[in-house]
Amino acid sequence: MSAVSSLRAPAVASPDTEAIHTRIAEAIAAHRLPPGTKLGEEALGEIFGVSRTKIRQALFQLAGDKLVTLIPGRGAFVAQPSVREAHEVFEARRVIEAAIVARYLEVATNGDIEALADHITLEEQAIAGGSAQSRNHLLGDFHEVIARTAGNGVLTEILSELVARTSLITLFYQNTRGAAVSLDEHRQLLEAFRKRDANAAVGLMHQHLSNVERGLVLREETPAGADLRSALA
Amino acid sequence: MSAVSSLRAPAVASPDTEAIHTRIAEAIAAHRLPPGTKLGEEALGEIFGVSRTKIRQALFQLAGDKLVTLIPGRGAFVAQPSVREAHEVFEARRVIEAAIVARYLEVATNGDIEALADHITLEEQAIAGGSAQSRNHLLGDFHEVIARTAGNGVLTEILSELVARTSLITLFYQNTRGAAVSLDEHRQLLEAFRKRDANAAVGLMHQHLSNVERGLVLREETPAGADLRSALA
DNA sequence: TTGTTCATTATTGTATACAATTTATTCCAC
DNA sequence: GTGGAATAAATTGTATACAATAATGAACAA
Repeated sequence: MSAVSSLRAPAVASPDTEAIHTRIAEAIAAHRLPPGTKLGEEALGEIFGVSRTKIRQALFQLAGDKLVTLIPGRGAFVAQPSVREAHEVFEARRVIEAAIVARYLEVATNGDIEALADHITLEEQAIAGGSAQSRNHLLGDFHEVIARTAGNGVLTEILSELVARTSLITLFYQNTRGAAVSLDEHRQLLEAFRKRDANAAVGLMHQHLSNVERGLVLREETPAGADLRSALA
Repeated sequence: MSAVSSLRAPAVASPDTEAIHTRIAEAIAAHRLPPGTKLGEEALGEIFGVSRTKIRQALFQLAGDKLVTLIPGRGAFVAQPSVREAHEVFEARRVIEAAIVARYLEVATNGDIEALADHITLEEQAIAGGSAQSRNHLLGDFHEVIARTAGNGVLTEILSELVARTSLITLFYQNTRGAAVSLDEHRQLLEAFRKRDANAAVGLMHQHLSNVERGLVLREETPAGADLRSALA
């Protein structure tokens, strides 16, 4: 089974551009489409049951999200973030999420914080028994839940894109940390939230992101997995 | 002359999607296309000498930048940012630019700082004799120059989009501050850079952005200027 | 006039056709 | 075999055609 065919065609009605965009973005974030995978327009069109026109629009949007690289005349490929870009994404996240965490503690109700606790329970269950996919998704979603509660939609959307890019990065540079380590750091963050200790929370978030970054194996050569051809071109 | 016709057709060769995207984005940021302006596909296609296909792709990208609002079945319009969005953009900028300023002082050479001084000279000249357009552009560019020097490409790109959105916001909610006030704050920032005083610089940037935000007339009703039709629909 | 319905026109949404480019394959010289 | 040029196949880039939807305007009743 090719990587692309792991996307499934919809039930009946032809999906709109935004739906296609979302589906492909999710597939990339969920690591069903590894970096370097060729995203042929005709192949995608057949999968989604639409013409290349809509696929093309979706691919352009995905390029704007930096999840897809468009090479003129050659086509679309799942992005292969550079080492530099990986570092920059983590630094950007530290900047933005430190601010979000501070803002979170200003506005979050106790109910909001307990909702986070519920989220962490889901993470525990996914790590105990779920797929790597749902595990990964929940760990990223944790950060987005905090952002949404913090209440700045612009920052939330920026963070969402950075989280998706992080997902790509952690696959491309396989991270050596177990999901359990991240879960534990999420728990510590929750405790700081419960104590309403802003300084500790900001520090923990900063450290958490640095730890994830440190867990990556940042090598310059592109791995031989997905598409040898493009790696040697 | 309609607002759209203030874009000019290129010399000869048909521009690619990215060029069209850039041209329209610049026209919006430069206030040649006011918020609410209908961006008809055929009209744009005629102006750029291309078919609707390319125009459509560019409009989708612009929607991703939040400079254009796409209403299904109705078409594309220059975005009319809400009051809430305006506040959120400024808060996001404070977060990101505070970090950028700190990073700037870590990496900037004396040459970099003097390049900023040169930029400020351009601002002075534009305020003395230039068009409102070039004035506005240079004031925004100041922030982007700092970001580029700070060296994080991801943050720089995020900031560029926020600066463009800010330009839209300052037109939609006419700002009551003169450009000279911003120029003066840029000068103060430069002085802090020269002294390599990171605390002062971060504080000044924060204040500068808050001052610009405070200068806006944030009213909920949409102004009657651009397109009465869409305002009352 | 004012408002409402219907026909007309214009515009967007989508698919398809064709040109241009790239990739793959075949053939031949060495 | 191996390397390289020529040809064939496949894919992307662009325009155009047609269908679906929305905007416009005309006719008519109140």
